[in-house]
Amino acid sequence: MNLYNSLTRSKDEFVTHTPGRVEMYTCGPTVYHYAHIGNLRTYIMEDVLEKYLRYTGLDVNRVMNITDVGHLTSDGDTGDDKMLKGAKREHKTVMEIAKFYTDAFFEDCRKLNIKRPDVIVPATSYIGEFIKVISSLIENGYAYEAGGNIYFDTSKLQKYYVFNDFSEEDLAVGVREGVEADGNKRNKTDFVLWFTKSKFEDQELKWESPWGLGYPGWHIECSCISMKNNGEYLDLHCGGIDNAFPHHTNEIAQSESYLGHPWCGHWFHVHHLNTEGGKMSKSKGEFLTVSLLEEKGYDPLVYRFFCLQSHYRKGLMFSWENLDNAAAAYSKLAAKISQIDNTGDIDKAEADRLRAGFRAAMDNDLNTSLAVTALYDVLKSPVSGAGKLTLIKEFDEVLSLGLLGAAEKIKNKNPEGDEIPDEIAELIEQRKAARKEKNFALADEIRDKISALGYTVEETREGTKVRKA
RNA sequence: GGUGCCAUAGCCAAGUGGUAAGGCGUAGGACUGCAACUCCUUGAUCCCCAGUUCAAAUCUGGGUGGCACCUCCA
Repeated sequence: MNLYNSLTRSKDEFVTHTPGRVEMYTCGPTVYHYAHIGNLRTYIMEDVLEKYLRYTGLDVNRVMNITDVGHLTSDGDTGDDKMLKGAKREHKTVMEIAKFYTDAFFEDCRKLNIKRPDVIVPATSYIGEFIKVISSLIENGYAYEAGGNIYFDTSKLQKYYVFNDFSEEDLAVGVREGVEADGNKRNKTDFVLWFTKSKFEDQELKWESPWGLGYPGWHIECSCISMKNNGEYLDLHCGGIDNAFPHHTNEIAQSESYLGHPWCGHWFHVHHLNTEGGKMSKSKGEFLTVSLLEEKGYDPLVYRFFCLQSHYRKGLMFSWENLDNAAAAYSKLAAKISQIDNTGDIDKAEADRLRAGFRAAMDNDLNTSLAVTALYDVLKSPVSGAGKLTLIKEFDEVLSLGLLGAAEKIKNKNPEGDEIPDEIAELIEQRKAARKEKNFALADEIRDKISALGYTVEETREGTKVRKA
C-alpha cells in the first residue's frame, strides 16, 4: 500500500524489513487524566491502519507504551511531572493514578472498537532497559552528564531535524512563553535522558542508577520499549502530529546513535481534532471524553464513523452539528443493512470488483472516507443479500464500525408482539379502533400517550409497529 | 520571526491534467388519515489573479484566508 511518510514527506510504498511481517510501534497515552476524543482520534486511525495491514495478509506486531513517569510539562530540568501533578490533584499516589487512567484509556478503546496492542509496556517497568541504553550512549560519546542530569548531545548528529526544516537561529525566536532555558545543556536542542537533580523533592518514583537516584526522561522510554519488543528494525512508528517534534525527533536521535544504523523507515502521524477555537486540549474548552458522548446519547462508534469519514492527515473540525451529521448517517447505514436478507449466491466477479474498490481506497494512503463510500457501493450493488452481508462484514473487520451489530439491534427493536407491556398493548388496540373509526384526533392523542410511556408507534407496510423508544 | 499543511455545494468529503464520487441536510414527488420509515428526483465550474497546455479543481507564479508545529499536548 501507499502510505504518507513524514520522513520523506511523500506517499511511499510501505515496505517492511522482514517480508510479511510488520513491526509497528505506537506512542501510548500519558496516564495522568482521561483521554479526550481528540487523543482518541489518533488511536482510531492507528487501529484502522493496523487492521488493514492485517487484512492484506501481513503479520503485525504492535507495541505501545504507557507513560507513567518522566513526562514533564516542560523540557529540561524545570517542568512538573504530569503524573505527579495528576496525583496531587486527586490526592492519590502516582501508581494509583497510573492504574486508574490506564484502565480508563483501554475502556475507552474498547468502546471505540480499538484493538488492544499485542504488547503494552508501562515505562516504569523498563527502568533497567533505559539505564542500559543510556549507559551505552554515554560510553559512545552521545550523552553527557551536567548538573546531575544526563543529556543527549545533539551536536553529535549529522542531521537532527528529520521532520522539519527548522534552523537553530529561528528556534530561538518563537519559543513558547513560560519555557525556561536549561543552563546545563550544551546545545539548545539537547534533551534529558535521566534526571537526578530534579528540583522536585516530592517526585515519588525514583530508581537507583549509575548516576544516582533519579528517573528517566520522556523520550528514552519509547526508543527502549520499541527496540526491546520490535527488534532493531522498526517498520512503522505512529503517533499524533504534535509528537513529530521534539518527541519523535529525539527518539530517532537516541535509537540510531545507540544502534549505529537507520532505525525506522516509515513514520505515520495523525493530525489533530480541532474545535472552533482551535486545537482540542485538556486545558481549555470543553473536555470531551467518550463518557461525555455517551451521556449525551451518542454511540461511541458514531464518533469512530465521524473520524473515518475524514482523512487522518487533515485537521478535523469537531462540532456537535458535525457529530449529529455522522450520527444520522451511521444509523441510516445500519438501518439499511438491517433490511438485507441473507439469501442468494455470491456473485464472485461482482464481489471482487467491490473488494478492489475498498482496497484501492485503503491502499491510497488510508483513504477511509472512500472506504466508507465502498460500503455504500456494496449496498447499491446488484450482488445478492448474502453477498452484501459477507462484504460488509469483511470491510468492517478493518473499519470496525460495528455495523452488523447495530443492524442486529435495529432488527431486535421490533419484537413482534412480545415484550410489550399489557398497558401499552391495550393502548395500541384503542388506537387501532380509533383509526378504524377515522377518529384521528383520538388516535394521535393515544400515540402521544404511548410515547410518553417510552414507546413509539409507527405505521409500516407490514402494519402497526411498536418498539421501545 | 521560521517551517509545514490546507482552501471543492448549508455541513462532512472524494478527486493527483481530459470537462465535478459518496454521505448528511434541504426542496419536490410516491406511499401514508398525519407523522415516521422506505423509494424516486433535486444542488457546486472547485478562494482570487496571472501563466503553462488542445485541455487545469488538478501543474507553475503571485495574492487572500484558515490551521498546525517551533521543547505541555494525540
